[in-house]
Amino acid sequence: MGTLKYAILGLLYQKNMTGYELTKAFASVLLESWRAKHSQIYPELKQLTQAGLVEYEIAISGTVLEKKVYTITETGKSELLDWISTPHMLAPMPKEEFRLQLFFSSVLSTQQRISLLQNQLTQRQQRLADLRLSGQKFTPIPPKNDAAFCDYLVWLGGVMREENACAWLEECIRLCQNHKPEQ
Amino acid sequence: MGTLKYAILGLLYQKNMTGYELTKAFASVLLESWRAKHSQIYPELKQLTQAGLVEYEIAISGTVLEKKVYTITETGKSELLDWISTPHMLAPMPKEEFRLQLFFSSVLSTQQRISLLQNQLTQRQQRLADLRLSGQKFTPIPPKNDAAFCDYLVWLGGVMREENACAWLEECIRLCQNHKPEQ
DNA sequence: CTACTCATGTAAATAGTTACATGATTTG
DNA sequence: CAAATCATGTAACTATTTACATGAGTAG
Repeated sequence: MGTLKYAILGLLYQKNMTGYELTKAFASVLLESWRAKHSQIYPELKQLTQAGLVEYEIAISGTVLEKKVYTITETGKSELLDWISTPHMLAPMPKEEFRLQLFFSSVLSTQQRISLLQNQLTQRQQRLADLRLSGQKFTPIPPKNDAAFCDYLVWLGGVMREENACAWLEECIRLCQNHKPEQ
Repeated sequence: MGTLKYAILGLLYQKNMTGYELTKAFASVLLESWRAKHSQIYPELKQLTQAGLVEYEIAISGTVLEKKVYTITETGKSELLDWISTPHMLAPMPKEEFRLQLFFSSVLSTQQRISLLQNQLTQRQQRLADLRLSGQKFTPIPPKNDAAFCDYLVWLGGVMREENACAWLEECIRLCQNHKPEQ
């Protein structure tokens, strides 16, 4: 797909950054959208530089340590804007280990299945709590001309997704319990 | 993660199958849980055979065409049951190209952003309709001792996820439209 | 006899994770 | 001065996708 490319270009469009800062950005602002480790980011930056979509200049931290501060070029901006304004195909259903496990769980006892569901629910609830905490910065909701408005929409999607996942797990547990014990 | 391995073992636990039939199963019953192409399945079957988790025998279709019908071994069953009964870590947030696009869409006009959201909504609604259609077999809801009960839970999760995705997109569109045009 | 489905593989490329490797700077 | 963080890379491996390659069986 080449999505990593646009994730990096998009971040550099907002602000000049080093590879290290980009890595941090993936782990914070892009947590809801895309992930990448530094071992993927540094080689990608090299390629983007060769392709002329980004440039860098060397800055010095302290007295010796060099860092490369990357800037998006005009060509880079143009490719990015093209990508942002084009509608894309819906991603295929996300792979989920737990759904697979549940799908095969007819070999387990109802008690074991409920225990798996309960474990998953606890993990989801924790994630939801973390997400809600990270969204406190959105009070009040940013106005729609503000750049933070888009951040808010993405954050809202994450919260809604996790709430829905919890609701599904609760419903599964309820069905496992209530749904007449024996014919 | 090695999830593909358990997906295959789980399917073979339910029924002996060829690589071709496994491929079809990924595209139908496992659509909501995991995906794999035949080019990944055939090599994996080779490895599983070498590891002694599955076996096959040759069957003949028509007069010449050979097919390999795979069976899960006792070792395979034991590994599968271990995996099914162990709780696993929640998968990291799913990567979604559209969320990334929306995140960066502050460079677009409100009209352009709404148009992207609308496009995504249409695709989601289509997927939801397809899913609902594929779930007609679950009327009435299978009893919880039935093997189909787990299928139903997974299907329900898919429907709820897509409904929620639609609700989020509708809310985004609403916010883009209503949320005071100018300060 | 043509088109579609059944059937099984390999090759090449891209994407992504984990581990290896190194060294400077800052904070307590 | 020790530990955490800043900073940049490569190597090896695993996972996944797309394309290449072939041929039999079936239904209209």
